[in-house]
Amino acid sequence: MPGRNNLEENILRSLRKITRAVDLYSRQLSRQYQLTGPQVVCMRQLLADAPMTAGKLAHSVSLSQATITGILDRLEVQGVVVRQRCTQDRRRVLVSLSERGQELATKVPSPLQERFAERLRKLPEENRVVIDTVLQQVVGMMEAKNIEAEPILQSDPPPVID
Amino acid sequence: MPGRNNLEENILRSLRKITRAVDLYSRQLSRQYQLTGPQVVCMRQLLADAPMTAGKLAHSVSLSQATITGILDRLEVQGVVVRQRCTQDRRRVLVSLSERGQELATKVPSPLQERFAERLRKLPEENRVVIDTVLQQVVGMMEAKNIEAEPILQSDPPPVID
DNA sequence: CCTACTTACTTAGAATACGAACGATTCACT
DNA sequence: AGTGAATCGTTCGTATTCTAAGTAAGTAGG
Repeated sequence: MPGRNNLEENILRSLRKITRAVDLYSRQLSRQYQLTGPQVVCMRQLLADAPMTAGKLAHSVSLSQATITGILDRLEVQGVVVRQRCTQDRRRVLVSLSERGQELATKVPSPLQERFAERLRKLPEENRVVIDTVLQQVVGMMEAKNIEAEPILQSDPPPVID
Repeated sequence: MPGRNNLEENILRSLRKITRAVDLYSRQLSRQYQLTGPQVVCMRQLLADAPMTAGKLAHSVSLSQATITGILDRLEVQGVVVRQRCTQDRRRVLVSLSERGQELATKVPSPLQERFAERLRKLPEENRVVIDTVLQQVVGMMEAKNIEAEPILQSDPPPVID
């Protein structure tokens, strides 16, 4: 009886453990650098591409706009980021790193645990690629539209020009 | 220059997306059943093995005790679980499902999105096993002790009487 | 028996995270 | 130009999650 959907249970369990591990490391980061994981992720994104609107930042790090607002609030208090209303379109808020923020962003360690990253690097290339691929596959299977009518739309071929 | 640790970035990104997908589904569950993902996970655990102490429950679902307290509070309000102090050891709190809780636990869908589970089932066995294996590998690499001295302790065999 | 340690759970405080609702803007269409 | 719709960010309320500190209860040594 136990052993039927064990696979699903296992996966759920693994996902939970991964989430937890990421969270625990975020807290450790926070203790050491006054910066949490999500905050660092945002900083890195801004380091790569700034200035950026709050919404675009949210999208690029897979967080909701509402969440980004809070993170930016805290980063702003620390003098890490600067918010500036766009003059052309005053609805937009352009976010960029302060000087201090840029410096910090290059110093702070990855939001992925150093130990994990290290182990990852030690794995044979082939193995690493498998991990990457599988995770993306899982993401793909999970993210698929939350739309109910799935089989109905079957005859709808991609009108995409993509 | 960009393209070196792309793998790490990809993985981080995938993990974030997975976390988000799980969270989003939890909210959907919450809307439909007044039960969130973690709440359902706890209920299922209790369905499989009850009564159980709060601490053991926390451990078995990879959550801290403090977190379990909050989840149990809300489940208790809904009349889904029952808390009972252990008579032998009054520090312990035994948790079990109410009648209503048992019924609900069998009805409520998996905390993993139905769509995802479905897709998973449709994959060839081999592929599913790979996913399970890779996730467990990732967990293994992440969970490894947060202790700094890793190589040093190598020759230290368990002096544990555990 | 009393003190010190340990264990089990709860409480407090902070950050993340979401949806929903809101205000300010801008856009589209008349 | 003017009105209704769409967009952008923030605010609000709720839940999850952790650590640290607190409380209650059991255990062990003197």
